[in-house]
Formats: sequence, C-alpha cells, structure tokens
Amino acid sequence: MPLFTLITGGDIDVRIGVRKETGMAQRPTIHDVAREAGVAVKTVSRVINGERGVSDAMRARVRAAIRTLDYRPNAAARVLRRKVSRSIGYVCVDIAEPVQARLARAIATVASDHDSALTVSLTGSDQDRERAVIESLLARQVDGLVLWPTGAGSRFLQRLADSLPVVCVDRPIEGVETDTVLCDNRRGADLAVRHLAGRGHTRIAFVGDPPELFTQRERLAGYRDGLAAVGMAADPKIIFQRVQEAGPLRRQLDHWRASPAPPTALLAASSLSATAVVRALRTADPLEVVGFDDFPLADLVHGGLTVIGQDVDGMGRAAAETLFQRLAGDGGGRLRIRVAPELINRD
Amino acid sequence: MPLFTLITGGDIDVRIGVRKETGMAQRPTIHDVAREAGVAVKTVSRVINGERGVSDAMRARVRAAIRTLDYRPNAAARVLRRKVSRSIGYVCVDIAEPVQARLARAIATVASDHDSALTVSLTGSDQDRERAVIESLLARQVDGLVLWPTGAGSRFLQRLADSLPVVCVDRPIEGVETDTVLCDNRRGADLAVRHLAGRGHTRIAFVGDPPELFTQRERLAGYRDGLAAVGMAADPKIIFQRVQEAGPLRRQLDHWRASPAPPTALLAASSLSATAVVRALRTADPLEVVGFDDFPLADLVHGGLTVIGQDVDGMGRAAAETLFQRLAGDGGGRLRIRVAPELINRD
DNA sequence: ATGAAAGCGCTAACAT
DNA sequence: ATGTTAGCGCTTTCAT
Repeated sequence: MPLFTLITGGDIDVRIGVRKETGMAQRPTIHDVAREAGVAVKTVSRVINGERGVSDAMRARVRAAIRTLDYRPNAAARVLRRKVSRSIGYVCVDIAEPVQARLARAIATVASDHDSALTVSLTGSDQDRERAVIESLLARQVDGLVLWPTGAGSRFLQRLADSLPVVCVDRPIEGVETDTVLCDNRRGADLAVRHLAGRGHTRIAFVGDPPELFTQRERLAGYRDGLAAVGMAADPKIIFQRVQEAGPLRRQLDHWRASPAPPTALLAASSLSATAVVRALRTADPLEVVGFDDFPLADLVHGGLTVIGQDVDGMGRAAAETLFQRLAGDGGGRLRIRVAPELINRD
Repeated sequence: MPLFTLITGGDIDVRIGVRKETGMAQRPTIHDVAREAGVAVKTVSRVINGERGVSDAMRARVRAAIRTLDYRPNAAARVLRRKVSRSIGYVCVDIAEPVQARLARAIATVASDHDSALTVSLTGSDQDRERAVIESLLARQVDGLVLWPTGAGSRFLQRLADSLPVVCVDRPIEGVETDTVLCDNRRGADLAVRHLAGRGHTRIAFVGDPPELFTQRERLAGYRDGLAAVGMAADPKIIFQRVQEAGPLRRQLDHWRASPAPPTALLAASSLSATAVVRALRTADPLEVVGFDDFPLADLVHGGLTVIGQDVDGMGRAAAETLFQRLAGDGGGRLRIRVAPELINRD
C-alpha cells in the first residue's frame, strides 16, 4: 500500500539523505566478547548474569570488553535455553478505551519492575481473534498473561489456564477458573444508590448496557442492593439496559418524564451510559445523575457529574503482581480480588 | 510485596482448588511432529512456513500430526535462526494518555496485519529511561521501533537510528534524522485562528504549554500565521505559555479581563491547556475557546467546545506502515509525514 | 575460579 | 519432492 493513501490532506516531504545500510555491522556475540577479553564464554555468561564465582579482575575485563563492543545479549538465544522469556502479554479488547489504557500503564510499570517486556494484543471482542492472538503469544513464549476476556469460556481457554499463569481483569472467563481482578461493581452501584437516596431521591432509575455483560449484571445487582438498603422497591419500569442505541434512550427518558411517577435520579452504570444519558438530557431536566467511571472534565459536565470511579491503577497493579507471584512459583488456590471503587461527589 | 497492600478497601477471596501443575507436559517440538507424521523435520518446517515443494499427502499428514500434538513453533528458536523477530516496539511517554493510547491501537492493528507482535515500553519523559527501555527492546531483537521521543537527541539515539528502522511520532528527535509522522500543528493552530476571526473576533489570545515542547512551538507559529492571514498583529501580552500551573493561568485570565483591550477569544494549544482554561473560566465569561485535541463530551463542555482534532488513527497507521515499508527493504530517503488535523466546529 | 562441550528448537544450505 | 546436517547465541552440565 503506498504511503500517501494513508494521509488525509497532509504532506510527505521526502528528505535528502539516504538511509545508511542497516544491519551492516553484525551484532557482537558472547564469543566476540570472550575473545576480546581473552576469557571463556562461560565467564562472560557469568558476568552478564551476575553469577558469583568470578574474580574481580575477570569481571572488570569482561565488562570492559562488553563496553568496547557495545554488546547486548541476544534475548532469543536466552529464551531458547532458559525456557522463560521474561515477557508477559496483555490481551484486551481495545487499548484506546480509557480504562484499558490505564490498566496497560499499570501493568507495563509492574512488568518493567520485574524486568519483563509487555506485549499487547487486541481482540476487538471477537472470540476467534482472542484465541488467535493468544496462540501467537504462546508461540512467543510469554511467561504469563493478563487477559481482559471477551467473556465466553472454551476448551481452549480452559487448557490455557491449566498450562500458563493467566490473570483475568474486569470480568472472569465463564466456566474457567483463573486468578481474577475485578472492580467491586456491586458495591459501586450500591454506593451510588445510597448517595442518591441520601440526597432525598425516592425514585431512582437504572440505565446500562445489556445484561450479557458481566459487569452490568453485577451493577444491576448492586443497584437492587442499594434500593433494598434504603427501603425502596426496584421497579422494572425504570430499568433500561439497551443504552447502546441512542434513539431508544431518548424515547425512554421522554417516556419516564411523562409517566405518573417520573424518576428524579438515575444511575448510569457504564461510561457509555453516562455519556449517552448526559447527552440525551435536556438542559432543564431536574434529573440527578451518577455515572460509572470517572473521566476528565466530569466536574464540568452537567454541572458536575458525580461518578463511581474504579481504582484502575490498583486493579492493574494487583493483576500484574498476582501474575508475577505465580511466575515466582506461588501455586496456591486461585485468587479472586475485588478492588473497591469510590464515589466521587460533585454536586 | 504482599498482595493485599495493593487493595484499597477491597476483598480477596482465596478460592478452593489448587492450580494444576504448570508446564508439566513439555511442549512438543518440530521433531515430535516429524516423528508423529513419519517425515523429516525439514518437511514439517516447510509445511508450517507454507513453503512450496511439499506433496498434498505429506502436507496433510504433517497437519494432522500438528493438530494431534497441539504443536506451536517456538518463536525464540525461529528468531535465533532467522534474525528477525516479527515484533516491533512502541516506546511512548504514557500510554494512559488518550492520544498515545489511540496511537497504540492503530499501531497494534497494523502490526497484527503484518503478523508482528507489539511490545510496549514507557519512558515517562525520562531520557535515561528512554534509553534503558530501548536497549531492552534491542536485546529482544525487535525489528523496528515506533518512538514517541522525549525529544532530546543523543549519540545513542543517533546510532539507534542508523542501525534499526525507527519512526518517530508526535515530534522528531532533535538533531537525529528518522522517518517522522507529525500532526500538522501549524496548520491546526492557523485553522483555529481563522475560525475565530471568521466569527468576528479581533483579539485572540494564545494559551499553551512551555515552548520547550516541539508541538507548542509549531502551534504558536501557526497561531501567528493565522493572525497574519487575517491581518491582525500578534500581541505578546496575550500569549501565555505556562499553563502547567493552575494559579498563574487564573490570574492571567483575570488580568486579561481587567485590561483595556481584553481578548474575546482564545486558542488553547493542548488538551491540558484546554482543560485548564475551561476549568478556569467563569460561567459568565464571554470568551470563546478553541482547544487542541478532541475528547469525549467536548460537545457538552462550556456549551460545546470547538477543537482542532488530530487524526490519531491516521498518524498511527502512517507510522506503522512506514516502519513495515522499511522492514520490507525500502531504503529511500527519510520521510517526514504531516497528517492534517481537522477543525471540529461546535458553536 | 574458570573452561569445554552439548544442546535448546528451529531454518539455511546442501544433498538426494 | 524429501531428507541430512550444521549452527543461530546462549546457558547448562560437567570438567579442571
């Protein structure tokens, strides 16, 4: 594909100066270093791996040779011998999505602390793709996986979880036991409802994504918990779970407004829902909204949007640290970690 | 570090059931497949690499054996032999930052189309770290790099660019020639000013980050271009480039309001600036703002924020495709690609 | 404390 | 069309 088809209204300047030939200088190997230093390869190996049993004089000579030649051990050769790659995979749906991106940062940071590389693959919520990218990561000898699963279980994923440390985030794999790090969605929705009730609301609606999503089922359960705790009955008429389609949401809100007992408050149980609701609201609407997931400028939208914020950094760190604990040999029972969300009040 | 220190107010359920021993079953090798199929290893190699010169019968037998044993070629061994890893690196400052995250998605998608893995490393704008993570990627034999540089050049980066295909994004490395994919920042700021002038404004301020940043210098230049084009003089008194600190910005806005000729419009030349400005504005402020970088709900903030939106997907694709073109042997002159931004009007 | 040799799993080069 | 062998760069094993 010619490059310029990629450019929308932009320019390409072809600059003078031609690339220097690449790969001309063969990269030095451990043998070159050994020769340069006048020692055996094993000695060099000992030095680069920080093994003990090397005299200071030897070590110094080897270090000097390494510097002279600008030597860097070939990771592929090491992986081949050692059977571990010091690399992990992060498989998620869409890394451009803010929560998944922040999770990536947290995981990358922990991985780096453990001298491991992080390889990122995207599934786009497609199960076949999920399998394909995981297969590819396996071929590349990743030591373990942080997985934001599409959700559905399979024999493949079962075998995967039996043969490699896998930590799921955001939701578990249906029917497959793995270490899992989840937001305490139920508590989050519960908090939101109690907050709204505390502000005097007696009719609180729920707007969310389809209940096929694990997190949505949990948040709906938490919504019911909250209502029960403040002595209110859940009314199916003010629960709307098809926020995907914008038209219906608008109609639903109109319908509620016109109803005999309109809701005066609303829990939007996902960032998508919150966005859609805020957008569908009329300026004069008296509806008080609590959203799920914090976002920049939430303090300015709709006069300040109170939200349930996930501790994304905490989740990412927990997931990655759990993974490295497994890699360090922890063979204990599977963990299910719940990270508490927080109500961020913005009246 | 014990896990529970990571959990802020959350729970850990230790579930029953102990991990199955991992790695018990040695993964099958090409030899196992050859034995199973009753052929030579080279034949298996030919099949898995799709080389021609294998009879259909052989191919079928090998395929069957592969399936039976659940064989997956060991990437480390392949890399060691072939000298190419079919993996690229994406080195950026902070992948949680929206533009860098969207870029990651675009790059990951292109990489996947080229059967390559994407390894992500973060620099946090620290030059030493930048070098360290790049060294680590080199050891891992990445075939090339997409780099969001900290900006400063060095002998190390010069040598890097001479020995490995590197495509810079967002900004170039000072003093080092590489392929580079940039937003047309200048044109973006120019567009913004013309837009504001078209709406009748005759005094347009500039708020941005420090001019040490490449993009900020370009955007300031574009701001001047725009003013010149509509026949207005740039007035240093209404250019403010220290938006980092919130206090000063607020004071600056107050100062402008109180001045004899207050600006009636403002270009906020970064997403940080736009956020800070919107937050610092008073509700009654008549100031019309154009921001840089689009964001979700920009249509609802400050009555709808007009922005200059970067074509992040286009930039990511351009960068990655350029890299793979180099990997395919294109040794032509260095490219500097400008991707046009777009004014998103939200009166 | 240091070194020689074998071999990790694959593919390139060279048979047949 | 198929097979044999060497060797990629390292670490492991076993000397010395």
